[in-house]
Amino acid sequence: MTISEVSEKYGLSADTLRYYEKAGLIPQVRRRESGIRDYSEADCGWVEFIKCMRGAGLSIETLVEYVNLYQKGKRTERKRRNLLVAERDRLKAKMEEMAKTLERLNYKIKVYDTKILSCEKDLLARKE
Amino acid sequence: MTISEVSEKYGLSADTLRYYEKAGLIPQVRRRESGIRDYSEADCGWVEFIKCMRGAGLSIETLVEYVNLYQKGKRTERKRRNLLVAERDRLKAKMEEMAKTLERLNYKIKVYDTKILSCEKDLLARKE
DNA sequence: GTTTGACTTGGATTTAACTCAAAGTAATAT
DNA sequence: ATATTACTTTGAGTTAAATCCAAGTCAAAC
Repeated sequence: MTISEVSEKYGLSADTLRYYEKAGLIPQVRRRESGIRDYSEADCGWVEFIKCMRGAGLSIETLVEYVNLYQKGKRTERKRRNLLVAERDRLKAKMEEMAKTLERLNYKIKVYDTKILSCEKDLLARKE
Repeated sequence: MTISEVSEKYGLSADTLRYYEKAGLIPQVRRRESGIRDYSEADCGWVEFIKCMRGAGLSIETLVEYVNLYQKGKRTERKRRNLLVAERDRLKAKMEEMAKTLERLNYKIKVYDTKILSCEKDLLARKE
């Protein structure tokens, strides 16, 4: 797959894909003799994984570390696991914070709805 | 309350508090004759509200708009309500995305745990 | 066979949200 | 009274994460 196909498929610009690769967010993609990137299934898997993790707010720095460990082989499994656990916990905490804010927003909206409703009632009453 | 007290109370730097005020994220704080900010209860309420909303990822731009509407009075209630609904929906969507990623992380961790466990078993077996 | 379009690299620019620095004034502690 | 601390303003610098640009190469369509 060419970079533009991958870009299309995952909704990431070619610039971003090259940037991710250069930064070490995904392993080096193999090239044709001409030097053009040819994304394998595995490469696409990485792109998708990284897109997903970035979408949840994991930092590039952290993900680079994960990929680094991955490339060092089986010896690093425990470290990788621990890195994921730490990120999982951070994500969970963030979601809990957001859940509280969501509730707060819902409450505020309800208050506004009552306010607006009572205001409309007033207007109607005045019409009679 | 002085700026440093508010800073302490909410864990936002004095710089950030001044920045928020200047940017219109919170209404103008009243000053003493000397020109020093003197945060009222209401001001603190705003600071806390903004901190909470920023923590959930609402943009400064959006919050500035909300505060602007608020300062224009009752006439803007419906607009404020609609703004909050839009942000609530965005937040909800974000949380759903994050929930999926959380599940994915949990699954990956589980896979690592099995891998690591089976590796340890191997080592033990070899000892005998 | 030349024009078009996709690709390459490396470096510069952008954006959001702070964060810091410089230069100066005012209040407080000793 | 003087030294320290907290505050003021304006404007510059920082950070993360892209995103864009320039200059150039290559393959393919017409």
